Amino acid sequence: MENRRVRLRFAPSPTGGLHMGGVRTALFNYLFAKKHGGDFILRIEDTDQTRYVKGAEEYIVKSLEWCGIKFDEGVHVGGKFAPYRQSERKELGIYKKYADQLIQSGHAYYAFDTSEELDEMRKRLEAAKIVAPQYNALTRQNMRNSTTLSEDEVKKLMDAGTPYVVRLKVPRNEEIRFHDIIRGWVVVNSTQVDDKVLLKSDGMPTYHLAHIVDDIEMEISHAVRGEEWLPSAPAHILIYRYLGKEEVMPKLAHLPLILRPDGQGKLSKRDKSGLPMFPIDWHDERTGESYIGYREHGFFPEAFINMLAFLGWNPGTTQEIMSMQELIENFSFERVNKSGAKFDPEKTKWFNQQYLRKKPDAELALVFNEQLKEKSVTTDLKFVEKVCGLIKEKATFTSEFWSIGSYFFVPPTAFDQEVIKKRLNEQSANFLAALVEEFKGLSDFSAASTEATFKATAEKLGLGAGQVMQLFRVSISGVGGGPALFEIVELLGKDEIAKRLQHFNSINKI
RNA sequence: GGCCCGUUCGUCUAGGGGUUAGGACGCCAGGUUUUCAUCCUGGAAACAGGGGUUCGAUUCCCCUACGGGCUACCA
Repeated sequence: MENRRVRLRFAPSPTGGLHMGGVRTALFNYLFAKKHGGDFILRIEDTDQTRYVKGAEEYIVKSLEWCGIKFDEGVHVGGKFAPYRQSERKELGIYKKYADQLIQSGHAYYAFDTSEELDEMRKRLEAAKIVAPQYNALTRQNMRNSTTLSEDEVKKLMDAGTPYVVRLKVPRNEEIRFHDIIRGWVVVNSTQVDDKVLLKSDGMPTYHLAHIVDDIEMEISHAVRGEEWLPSAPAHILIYRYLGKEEVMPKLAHLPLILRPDGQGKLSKRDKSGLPMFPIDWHDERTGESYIGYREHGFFPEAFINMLAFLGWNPGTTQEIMSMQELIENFSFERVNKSGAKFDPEKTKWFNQQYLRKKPDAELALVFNEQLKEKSVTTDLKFVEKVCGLIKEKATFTSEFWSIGSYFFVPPTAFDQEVIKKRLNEQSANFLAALVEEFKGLSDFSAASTEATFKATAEKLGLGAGQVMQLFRVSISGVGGGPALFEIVELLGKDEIAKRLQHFNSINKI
């Protein structure tokens, strides 16, 4: 069994939008699978039809696609173990087959208790101050199930069509040991494990049975999931054992959780930090709620993934910016932390900034151009590219481009009053008027040439360049800060600069 | 409540029986820049507490505290 093919699956439930915690689980699965040249599978665990949310499955597929996480097999790409949707697999009867096997071997039983009876049992136990009320080796003796009822009674109930579930018969006081790749050996006494429902009364398997059956059938080698599954892992070990499949049981790895920035529990769907919790826009048809995604917020998928990878994992070096390929090459569960990691919005922004700076201007121009189209600005893509080259150092997101550099495309309508108040006087007004004339005579309107002319003109009027530099900036851009001034001048060109200067001078007469 | 998992700067983390406990984000200061940003330099900032074990524990063990998870015919 040691040398079998590495096959990992990501198995979400379509009960809502896939949030970033789920994306990270998918990512770690993917990284490990690819690192070892194995397969990565997308399986949809839709065994709870009451919580099914329309559009969730499509959302999961689209989200992971945006993230650059690719599947070798799955609900959307097919594969030799199809179908990959549990509701469809149920029709094949495979879950019932395994459940029957457990009943036959005496490791599972039928239970006929109604939800009222179960409630009553819990209340009784709570009243008696008995630990956590659970259906187990002790309490099952007082319930209506095939361990307490006679064979005839069971048959009669079944024939009458009485609803029933199949429960795992967990032994009392037995030590269950299992190895977790991230946490090492975990030991739990079976007394702490309840008789989990395997098959629900509607015939659907629960997660506990379904994922095990499918992992066996799909020859999964490693089951990597969130820490919230750790408490039920002992029950899963028992199921594999009773099925006689311990040999092919996937190696387990329980990932630490991503915690809220304020440290109060698991990440929720909304967060005060202002950063999205979902990879791409998510609209829940059932609740009518909408959530913005990282994509729409202006994040690059590479940055989002890079950030996520470093939440609970590190390569052991000081390198923090890594491509998907580098993440794959460096990934290992040994370097995954045991403790939960608080999501850090600031660092997340920093990752995007790093990627933004590395992006070729031509690529950014394509993104920016889309924004410009929405503003009804049509312009030359080459020009947009040059603008991107100037403003990208000042941005964290491409979504900020317009607010940072709109003046490259439309003349400013408002001017920084503080600068005007401080710098506009008779002298500087005269200077700007003179500058208009000096610029008119220039044949070379390059940054170097205009800067030289600017300085010479200032000197002629007995002014230091620094005294009028910012006023000039405001006159052509409206704002007091920005990229290198004469780069802007060169890019806007002689005519545009003249127009803007004249306009500014006309409305700011001294 | 019970069970399970965890605990290094505010945050993400490296390290590991003897270290000036390292890096990154953020923050602060200085420099560069006409300006904001970038960039460069520097700074403040951590081994939860108590017991052991040991010549020596932040590192190993135990307890406590704190944090998180689970405790459904949900996943």
